[in-house]
Amino acid sequence: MARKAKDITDAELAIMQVLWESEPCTVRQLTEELYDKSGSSQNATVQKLLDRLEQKVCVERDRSTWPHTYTSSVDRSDIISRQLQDTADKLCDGSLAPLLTHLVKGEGLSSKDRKSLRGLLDELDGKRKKK
Amino acid sequence: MARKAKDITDAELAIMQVLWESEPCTVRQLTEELYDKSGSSQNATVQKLLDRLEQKVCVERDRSTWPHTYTSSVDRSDIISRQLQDTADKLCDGSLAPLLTHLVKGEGLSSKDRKSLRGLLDELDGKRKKK
DNA sequence: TTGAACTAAAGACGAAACGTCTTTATTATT
DNA sequence: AATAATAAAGACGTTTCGTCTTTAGTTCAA
Repeated sequence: MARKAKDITDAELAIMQVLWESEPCTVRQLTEELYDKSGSSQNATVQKLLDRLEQKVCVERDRSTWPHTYTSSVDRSDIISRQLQDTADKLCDGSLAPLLTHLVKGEGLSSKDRKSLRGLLDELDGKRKKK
Repeated sequence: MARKAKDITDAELAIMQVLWESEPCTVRQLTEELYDKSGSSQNATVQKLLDRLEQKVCVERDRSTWPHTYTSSVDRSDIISRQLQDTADKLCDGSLAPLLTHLVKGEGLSSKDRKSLRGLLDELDGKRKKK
């Protein structure tokens, strides 16, 4: 059985989280945020993670600045989508609908949640009419 | 950063899929289903995967039969839950609601889907009144 | 214009994950 | 008792992932 083409790892995600909050960032800034101090080894670690994120087209690097600065090229929502699709592929023949009903049936849904969900559905249904 | 405590792997999931369709199964039956023929090495592979699944409490093994037979002790829905919760933990502060709105906003929702979703919500809302 | 300080680039490393396969012991069958 | 099938245990090779060293390149102040 083939090995999985791993998506985004935990350490990589930690970097993305920082970027999503404050872009752009230098390696140093990221290091100081993630570890509490920046030695050269931690810097190298962050750099390596950024390299891999760049290959995965999750961050973009601006080589025109010194030091180089990094910005995210996918947002949290994109990663959520990927993750959900991945789950759907593995467990629901690629269809997202089962995930939805699963979430709705699950207990953790307050009446307020249900209300706002209805609102969303109304919006979708209403789109045709509204314009 | 600590390594992830990997949940369920692809090869392991393949075994679960077979079990979910026809339980209980012997090692041999699983092997013949997953590889097209069962040599002793493939049997051993399946056995090992079953061992690990047993440790993860995903399958149960009946040692009173010969050969031993295996049944799933979690169903597909449980795995979906785990997976969704995992995604929520990583990307939504552990809350499932964002995943829901994400799915609803996503394009892949037919009007029929919306309708059945509404039905589900009605059921949930109606629970109090009905009894 | 050196030299000190910082950053970039490349790669090595160890631990762990995963799927696989061998080997040895155990059980059932004829 | 002998043979065939299964169980049990563990080794192995590859890959992943976070980490760290080492070397080269850049900036800026003296």
